Amino acid sequence: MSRPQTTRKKRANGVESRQRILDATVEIAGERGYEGTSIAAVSAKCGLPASSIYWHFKDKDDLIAAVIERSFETWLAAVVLPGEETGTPLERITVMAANVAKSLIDAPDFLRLGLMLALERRPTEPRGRTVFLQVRDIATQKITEVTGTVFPDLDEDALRTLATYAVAGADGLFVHREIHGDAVDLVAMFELHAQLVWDAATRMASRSKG
Amino acid sequence: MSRPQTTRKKRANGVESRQRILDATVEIAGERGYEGTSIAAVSAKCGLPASSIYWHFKDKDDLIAAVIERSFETWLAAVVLPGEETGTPLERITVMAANVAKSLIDAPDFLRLGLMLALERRPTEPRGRTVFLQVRDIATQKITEVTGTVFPDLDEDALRTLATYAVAGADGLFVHREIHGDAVDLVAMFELHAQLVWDAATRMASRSKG
DNA sequence: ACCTTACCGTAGCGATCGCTCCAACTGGAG
DNA sequence: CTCCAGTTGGAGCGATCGCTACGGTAAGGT
Repeated sequence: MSRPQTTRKKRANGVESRQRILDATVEIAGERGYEGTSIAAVSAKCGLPASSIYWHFKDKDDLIAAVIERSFETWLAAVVLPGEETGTPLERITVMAANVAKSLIDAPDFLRLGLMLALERRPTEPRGRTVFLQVRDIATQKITEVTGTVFPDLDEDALRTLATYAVAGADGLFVHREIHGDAVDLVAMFELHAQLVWDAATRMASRSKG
Repeated sequence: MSRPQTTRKKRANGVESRQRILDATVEIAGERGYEGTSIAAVSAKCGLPASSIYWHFKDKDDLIAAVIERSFETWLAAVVLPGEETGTPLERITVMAANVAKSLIDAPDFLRLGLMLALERRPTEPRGRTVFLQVRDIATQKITEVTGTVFPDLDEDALRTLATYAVAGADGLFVHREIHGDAVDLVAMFELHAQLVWDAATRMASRSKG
């Protein structure tokens, strides 16, 4: 029964070290931004030498991109998409918005780091920024499609406007909470946001139908 | 008639140099963030040596704070607040939103740099961040008051929620334009935003009145 | 036993960082 | 003219930057 199952786990703590490095990086990058994230600081925080960081990651840009990717996966896992819906479409959308709000409270790193990178416009774009914008565009597209099934009378243009507005509002509310901290009831604000986007959609639909 | 009025103006190009330094800094800070804004880069862009920068500004933190302050004044000047209103309150609010959108297109530096600083959470907060958050809170308070005059039935809590939502939406839409560039019709999005906030306010008012 | 693979530790490279020192220069006041 | 305040120029400080070279160690495969 001596399985080689333990083979790669006991072998060396490479996997754990990688996580430690990413943990330290996400913390420092969240405090100081892209340029402010120095390898020395990451090294000090995770207890591993710089050479170990460069063994696990090609360079600083690769490290930041890896942080973005991992924090995206963490956030994705935190979003509980409601299954087998009951209730009106508005209720479902509101529940969905509340879930997104909760996930952003539990796993804020992805959006925080992403927005920090997105606002910068350096000549040579960091890979992390590219990853963030791609993921974001996919999410917006998804929202567009879902909205299209709920409001089949809306044309592509209106759907895109609504999705853009929905995402932008989420960003702004998230920023507000990042600034003002736990005092902000993000879930309530997201529910209000869902309600308003719903209103806009219904108004647009009734107008386009005539 | 040899007025001493010209005394300090002609004297030396200190004032112009200060502007040159600020111009260069706002450009670099917008590209690379707080840490990424190196004195050497600013020096190279404005053509003045580092010592001149340190003659005009105490240190790097002071320089960034000055940039925030000046870009705020520039933005304030770009916001054309409509005088002597005609039309319904909704029309007035919509025009105001459109004006804010235009001002953000013409003078985006304040909000862009401010948001970049706001998202960072370094142990010792940069002065520029403090300035930004103060100005922002004042603006939110102003919106709260104005909304209170238009909707006297709303309580303080509802007013604050509305103002917060209004500002957050503006932030999010601005970020969206920063990411996607001129293709985004910011004015149209702001007009939609004004409409939706208005809807929310009227609904809240009618509910609170009974 | 030996080689390979995976990973950590030390030392340090050249470049750049924020910032300072100090010698010019310049124009107005005396 | 001299003198001084305002402003620029250049040289360079110690610290830190991103990153690399290289040797050591420990476990797995054979």
